[in-house]
Amino acid sequence: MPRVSAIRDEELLDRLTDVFRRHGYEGASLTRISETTGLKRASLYHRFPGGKSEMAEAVLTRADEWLIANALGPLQGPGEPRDRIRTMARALSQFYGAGQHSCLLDAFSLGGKENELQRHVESSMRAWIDAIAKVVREAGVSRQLARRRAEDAVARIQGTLVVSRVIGDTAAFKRTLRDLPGALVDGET
Amino acid sequence: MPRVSAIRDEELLDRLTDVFRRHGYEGASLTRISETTGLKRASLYHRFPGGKSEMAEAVLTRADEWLIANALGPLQGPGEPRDRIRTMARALSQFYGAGQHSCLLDAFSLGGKENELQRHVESSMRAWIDAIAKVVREAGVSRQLARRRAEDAVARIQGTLVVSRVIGDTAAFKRTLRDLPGALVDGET
DNA sequence: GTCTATACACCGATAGAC
DNA sequence: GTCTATCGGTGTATAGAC
Repeated sequence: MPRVSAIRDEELLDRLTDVFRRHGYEGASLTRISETTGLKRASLYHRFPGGKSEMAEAVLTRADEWLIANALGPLQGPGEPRDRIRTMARALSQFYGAGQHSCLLDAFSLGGKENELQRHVESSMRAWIDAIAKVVREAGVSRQLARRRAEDAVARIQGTLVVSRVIGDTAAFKRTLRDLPGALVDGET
Repeated sequence: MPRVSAIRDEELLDRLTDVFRRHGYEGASLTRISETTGLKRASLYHRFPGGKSEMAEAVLTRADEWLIANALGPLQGPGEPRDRIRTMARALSQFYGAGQHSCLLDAFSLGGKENELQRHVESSMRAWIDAIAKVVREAGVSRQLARRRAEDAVARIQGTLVVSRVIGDTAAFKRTLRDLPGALVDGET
């Protein structure tokens, strides 16, 4: 049964995302990717002629799209700022497997400095921070303070994901998401 | 002038630390390490017969020792809890180059799961959290809450380091260190 | 203690059959 | 669209001269 896709695009990207999150860019060898996806090297190159870097770009782009649709979009939608933040928190919990997954922005940001992927990572994180800052401003917070709280919120999420990965306990991550609306709107921890 | 050390142990470990922080374990190739340290492969194996894994262990062990001497030790010393936390914050600022360096615990925690290095990383982070929780308890905070604040503090440091690396702005990291005494003792952000 | 030279596995990537 | 087979390059690691 060749001639047909052995694996659907969505499923393939899911597996790729998993490998990159677990091992980072350099640690995600084509051997590992091949084993995880069930596709041989040549088949991977058929889908991604640009090789590993194209796979990483595709994974990050899809993550961007998912987040915009499910987290950042609703953040700018109707409703109380606090409720919109709660919606984002729920989406983030799903996205990060309740704290069990690493963040691609962390995994991809080690190593290189001047390449395309790093720039993509930076722009994704900036978009994320900006989107949060915007809704915080709508809650009546000054531009400067909103920006600070947004940066801190993203940092806490990143940090609790690192802690979860290292000590194998997702409690801090869950706490952070639960407290997110209060921390952003009222400045409470 | 062979027969003598081309580079002192301390300097060598400094360079190794730098490479591992920048590139993570898998990204730190012997070629890069060789270029950074100025030692050829064979010379590196003379100093570290166990190869790259031994280099990583040595780097992490030395980081542990530095932190215990300069940050975690003073945390259990004399003085007001708040002042001791300030001392730790100063040491951490130095350790992380005011937010410009990545954390080894983050860099080493991607990839493997069941190996020696991962266990070392986990025990280092647990020791760090425990040391902070202890001083917070001394400030009159319940065991459970102290533990939570300690986890959150470490997470914020990790997270702001990630954010600093990605967007190239260390402001959030510096803010976190400045606010650390208040956050841990009073629960203020 | 450092070096050059080398071994061999694995890396990312490609050619061409089906 | 997937596969087997293979390429040149780089990876970690070692032998042996000085």
